[in-house]
Amino acid sequence: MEAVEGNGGGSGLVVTELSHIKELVKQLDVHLGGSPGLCKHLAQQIFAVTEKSIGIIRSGHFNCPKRSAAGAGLDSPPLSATPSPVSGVSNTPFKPNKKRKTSEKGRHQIRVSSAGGGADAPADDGHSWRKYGQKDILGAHHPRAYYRCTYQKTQGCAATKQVQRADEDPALFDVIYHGEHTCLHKTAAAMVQPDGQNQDAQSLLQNLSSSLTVKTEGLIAAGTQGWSTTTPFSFSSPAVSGMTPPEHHPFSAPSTPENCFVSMPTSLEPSPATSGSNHMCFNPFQAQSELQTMVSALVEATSMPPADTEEAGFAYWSFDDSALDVNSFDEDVTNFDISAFLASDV
DNA sequence: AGGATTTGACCCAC
DNA sequence: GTGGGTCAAATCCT
Repeated sequence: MEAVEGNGGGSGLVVTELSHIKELVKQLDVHLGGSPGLCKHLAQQIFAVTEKSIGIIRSGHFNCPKRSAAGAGLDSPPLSATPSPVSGVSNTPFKPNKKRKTSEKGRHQIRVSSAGGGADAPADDGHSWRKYGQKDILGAHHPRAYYRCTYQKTQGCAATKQVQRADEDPALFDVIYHGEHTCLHKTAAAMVQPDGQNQDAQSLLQNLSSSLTVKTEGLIAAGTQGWSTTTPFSFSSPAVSGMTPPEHHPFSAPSTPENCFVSMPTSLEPSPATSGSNHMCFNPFQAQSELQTMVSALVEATSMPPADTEEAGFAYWSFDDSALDVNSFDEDVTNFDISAFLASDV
């Protein structure tokens, strides 16, 4: 999507981003006409939360006072001026200048765990990628791999991504996405869907989920504090969850409704990890993660056999007005673990 | 055999 | 000239 280029526009970018989310959810809501009520309900919830987030930003809460410089982990760039973190180790200011500026737009960077993705690759993100290059990067301990969408030729999908193992923690990968998927390929989750119902919703949700990818480019100036070298921001698309072994994968798919569980930090309220501090701090990364999680849950829900969802009643989600908590009634569940922003320094 | 990956060469922004 | 990104032939895998 059209991320505002440049750094200074951190909040503006988030507003833009969230506005887009809002639009997508609107569409989703329309598409879900004949789908399980839960999906619709969740879509409405996401919509409400998105609006709330935008409201918070606009009301001036969008600024976190300080941050621990530990963020160097994900090459969190200096807050000051320039977007453009690329490779990871530097503490020195990055210039916004990189080769091939053409793809600066629509750039998303996330850190993913290797869990569920094998030792040499991060967890599957739900898209089909074809590796087209690998390069040793100056100053980095690990080479950077270049991927493009498998459907680039057949569908003209221009999405690419770069994957590089984090220097400080080989179990983590920095993934930079360029461009958006325009391909219409079926996700794994969609393919395992028994009756093909909700495929429109699935598609929309995938789009939405993709849109919610944590974007550091341009947000860096405002939100990088959230990153730290130790933040295991584990993420993988639920789109493939149905085919992924559920065990311990951070986003592993709950195979049954009983296993549905999402735990997340709450960006819209004081972080429990920050004792004492009670003032609100909106962390755009965190909010996006939360929204992403919610959408993931929604995608998960739509990929479940209707019978199961009906049986279970699907009362797993509780959305608090003040907190974006999504809870499970089951205590022993697979945990959707997003811990990246727990230590958000408020 | 066809598709995916590897890898050295090339291109291009600085 | 340097280094990141891409190309494309060679190789590997299924």
